[in-house]
Amino acid sequence: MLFDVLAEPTRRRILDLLLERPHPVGELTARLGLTQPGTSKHLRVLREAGLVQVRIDAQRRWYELCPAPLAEIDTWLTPYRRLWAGSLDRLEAHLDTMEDDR
Amino acid sequence: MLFDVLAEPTRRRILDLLLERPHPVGELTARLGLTQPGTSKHLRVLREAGLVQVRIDAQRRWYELCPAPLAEIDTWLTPYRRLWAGSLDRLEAHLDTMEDDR
DNA sequence: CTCGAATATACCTCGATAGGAATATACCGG
DNA sequence: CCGGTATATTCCTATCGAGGTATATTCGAG
Repeated sequence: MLFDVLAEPTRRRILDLLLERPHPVGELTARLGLTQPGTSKHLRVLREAGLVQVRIDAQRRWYELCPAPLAEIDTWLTPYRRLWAGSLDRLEAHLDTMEDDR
Repeated sequence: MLFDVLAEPTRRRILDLLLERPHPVGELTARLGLTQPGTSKHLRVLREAGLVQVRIDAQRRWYELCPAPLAEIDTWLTPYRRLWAGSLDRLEAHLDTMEDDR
């Protein structure tokens, strides 16, 4: 389940790094302070969840973000969103941000 | 971390049940098909995460939803939301729903 | 074809946690 | 005060997953 994938702090850090730009495994390993196999294993989980995609370039693997599955989380939040205080304001702020981007 | 709390399927089911209306522990136990201690344990985790609140009525404990902490998830999603395909439409659909409620 | 670089996989260990059974606690009715 | 009901806590066990080390794989350079 997607929530399990995101429950891991290191994996969220990886997503955050990929938010910036695609990274090869070595760079992720360095920035995370993990061992290389550790990084690869998290990347595998993220890949299987459809949250990242690989672009092969010789021996280098460029990992890039695939945010689409996160929509599932957003959907799950929907019935709760209308309940929490100030939700309307926050949601409108979101939409305003998006409108600006057009 | 909040994601860990939500990673547990049973806990998400509890939240779903509480979305409907507050429940005493016994009812939750019955509807979940768990043992009573099992239910109590999950409720404790949810309580410590601030996701539920208890209203004591004699020996009965009515658990009710506190959706506020879920805003944290929503905040985390924000930078990703603008990336996934169709996000604008979905977000607008959300907002339309909310507008209808006013 | 060989060497080295970049990444993936296999295997092991350890800590966290869900689940159950037994027990403790709190509170009402009588 | 006593018995029973509703819930919480404790203890135990089995499972899962993160992290590490060692090893396999793949590919380019020369």
